[in-house]
Amino acid sequence: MSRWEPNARGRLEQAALDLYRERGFDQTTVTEIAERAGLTERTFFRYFTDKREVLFWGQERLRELYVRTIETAPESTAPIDTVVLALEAAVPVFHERRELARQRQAVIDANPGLQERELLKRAALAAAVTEALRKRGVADPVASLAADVGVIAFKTAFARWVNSPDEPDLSQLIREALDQLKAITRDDR
Amino acid sequence: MSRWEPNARGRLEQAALDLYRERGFDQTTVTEIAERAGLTERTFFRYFTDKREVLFWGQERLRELYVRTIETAPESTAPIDTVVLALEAAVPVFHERRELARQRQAVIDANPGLQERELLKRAALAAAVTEALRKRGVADPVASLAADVGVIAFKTAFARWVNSPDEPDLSQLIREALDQLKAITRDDR
DNA sequence: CAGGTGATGTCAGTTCCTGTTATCACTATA
DNA sequence: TATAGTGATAACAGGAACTGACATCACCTG
Repeated sequence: MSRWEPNARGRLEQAALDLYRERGFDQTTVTEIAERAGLTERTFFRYFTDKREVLFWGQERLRELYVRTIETAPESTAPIDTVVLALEAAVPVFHERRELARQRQAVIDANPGLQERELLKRAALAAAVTEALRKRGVADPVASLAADVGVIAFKTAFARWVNSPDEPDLSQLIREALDQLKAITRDDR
Repeated sequence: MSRWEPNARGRLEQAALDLYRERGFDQTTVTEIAERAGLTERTFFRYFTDKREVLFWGQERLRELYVRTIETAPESTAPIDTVVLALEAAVPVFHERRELARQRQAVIDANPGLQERELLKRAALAAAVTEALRKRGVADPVASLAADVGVIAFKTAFARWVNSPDEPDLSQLIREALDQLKAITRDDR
């Protein structure tokens, strides 16, 4: 038998999510999270830089997927379509864990501090996408604008997807959001 | 002579900005800020909810200006153009204090925690704009998408404006960013 | 089997932030 | 003009988030 139970990080993540849901983020202490995971406060801070980060650790995986998808997209693809390709490549990640996504989002929506962190993570993803586009030779203002537009489309689609009673296709919603966005920016008054 | 020096809030703002610039945000303690302003740590927290907020207090003014401008815009104006009207109405606010904006932005750019707060404030502005559009009868996904597009255009323009050696017109830059954004979302591959 | 390694625990300390109560100049009113 | 507010501030105590330093101890490696 090993000295330590395996998967300390996972246990901490689970304990944190559970507690945040049970009594709210502010009313949960890091010591409590660690205790429930059978660990120490100090150990929590070895795995996560702060109390919020525990809900956002998965974003790293997403970033890699986005960047890889953009790198391998056909050369001729337009910037905005490259971004959409990346967003769609990540859709299964969400479909696989819809319930988890729902719970997590409910916690975030209930706390401004967590919303801040979510926005920062989103911005980091946009920056990674921008950088990946630049490497494909997309010029500078275009690259970041395309990334930002993609983020908006995803955000809009995700907000609808995560709380619908039925289970719509996230890709579909992304495309719809993008179409509406295109309609808005068109000069037809 | 009055018991207290006037403009406690302003003194705290100034002291905070100075110290954040001198030694960085993390290396500055709230007690130090208060001392420099001739006040107490406790008093700092009466004026500002937290250590970051001191840099963002002005946003409230901006929000009001945006909302008012949208409320008084001609009925026939398209959503995206209504948003641009609001953004342009606020341009003088920035032109008036370019140096302050520059210093403030440099501090924010050097600290992730401050970037989080900036993103949250930006999201709050977008939400206010969305709400103002809804009150004009703009349907739901369109209102928030138009607000978000406006925010992106402004962000892009501001980033260029705040650090250019010459003094370009912010309105001009906003329109340019929006034009590029329109080009990106157009279906011409 | 000695010594290194890595995950964890222990402990002490700083800073952010909050609640509570006390001052005290100024103001309104009797 | 005495008195009772009122509002901005100070003083103090305390909780919780985080950090640094060092100890422990199962496991691995030669």
